[in-house]
Amino acid sequence: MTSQHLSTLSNSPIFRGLSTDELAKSLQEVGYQVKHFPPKVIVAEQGSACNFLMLILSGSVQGQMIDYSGKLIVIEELVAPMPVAPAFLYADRNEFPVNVVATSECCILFIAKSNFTALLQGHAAILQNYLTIISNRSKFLSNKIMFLNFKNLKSKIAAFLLQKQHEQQSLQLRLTETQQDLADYLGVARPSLARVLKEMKDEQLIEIQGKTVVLLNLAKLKQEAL
Amino acid sequence: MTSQHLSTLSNSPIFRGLSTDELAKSLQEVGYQVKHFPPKVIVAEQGSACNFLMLILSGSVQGQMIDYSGKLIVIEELVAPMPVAPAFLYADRNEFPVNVVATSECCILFIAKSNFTALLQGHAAILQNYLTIISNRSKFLSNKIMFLNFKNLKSKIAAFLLQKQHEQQSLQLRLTETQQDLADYLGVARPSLARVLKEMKDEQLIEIQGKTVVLLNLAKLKQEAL
DNA sequence: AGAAAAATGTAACAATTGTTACAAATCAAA
DNA sequence: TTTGATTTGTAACAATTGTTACATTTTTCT
Repeated sequence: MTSQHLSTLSNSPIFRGLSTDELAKSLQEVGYQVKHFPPKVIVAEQGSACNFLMLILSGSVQGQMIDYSGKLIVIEELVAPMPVAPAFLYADRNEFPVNVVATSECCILFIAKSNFTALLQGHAAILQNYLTIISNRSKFLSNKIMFLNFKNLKSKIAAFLLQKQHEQQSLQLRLTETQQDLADYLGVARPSLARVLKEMKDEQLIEIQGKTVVLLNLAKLKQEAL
Repeated sequence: MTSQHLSTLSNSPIFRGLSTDELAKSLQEVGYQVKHFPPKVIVAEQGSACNFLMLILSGSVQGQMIDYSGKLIVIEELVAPMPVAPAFLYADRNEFPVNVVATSECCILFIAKSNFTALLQGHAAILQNYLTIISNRSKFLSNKIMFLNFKNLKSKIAAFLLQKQHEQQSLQLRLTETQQDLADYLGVARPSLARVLKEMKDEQLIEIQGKTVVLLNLAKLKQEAL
């Protein structure tokens, strides 16, 4: 393991708070492998058992899904120092949900599941970090599902804006995502999102100026977000 | 802690594989509290910090959400010996996403987060169990989102059936859920589900007899599940 | 600043899904 | 087995969202 890789690893959310020395020592104790992949190579196959924690040391990989008709769907792009599918390592049927494919020259650290379990037991900080990572993901997902369950697009948007308002503590919201991103997140087509945003503007619920949204009528917005 | 409660606990997924003796000893070491709630009392308030692992020893609780218009939404019903919101204990903003309300006379075990972390470190089996629980939940949620992202109801149904087929390894599927349950899971109205099921029947994709579904044309089904 | 690319606004029409209502079938308990 | 409750099938119509296409605006890069 190069010192470059070590410093990358210490920036990984899993090892946050550990010095590179502690990290190197822990990794030595527990055992690991570093593998190298050229671009376009399959790192892990959809459906195969997921018995290693995989951490990207350099380069990037993609989660790809080939649907039944053969069309390629990119689920997510992962770059160093992110862990690959940490929420699947300990699941009951721990198969990879996607093909993991190298999108550039990359190095990946493999730690066997049982060894990683030992690492978690020996290091409170790593345990906390790992639990936090998969818990956050779970929270993100259930949040997303909450949005998807709203009955129509206006409610989804209202709920989304109210959540932003809660986070930013202001009636004047600065959005970071494009309409396309937001449409994807809410599970609708982009023109549909634009149309309903316009409706809400016409109803004086909100005001839009570029990426700034001003909430004009909180009470009505809350009514919408049933 | 009564022996009744201990035996309930040993059936909890968190403590699976531990004898009641080991369990009692571990709990003594780590410290806990048992609290008793009459029906309709709020056990934990939406938005309040979630710093305890809560395990239902007897009775039942509901996750309830009060939306902005004041309407009550029941998210889930939990009975002994289930843990309450295990995926939120370690999340960064670890607030309860819902009101937890006693639906019957109930006893709940509280273990402080830091003490529970110690328990996880000391007991490999409990650690494994806990990781598996929250990982499974994560997997369940991302699976659900996958379905919700299909572009129309026919694709969702096709994907659902193909998943069942993969699980049951048979073209003749035995469904356990009612149409209403399935409609909720897929995020559509029940008559819409029935309508599309009929369409698929008319197209000779499937055959339905009560709760049994026979897949007549796997290739076409896979085509649908884009 | 100017050009190219990306993002947004909007419209017409198609497709899908929701709503409501009621009948028929199935299931569960007495 | 019969009754009552739940689940399922179906239809008409309303509402919502998707699709496509193009103009316009904003951003990004040189």
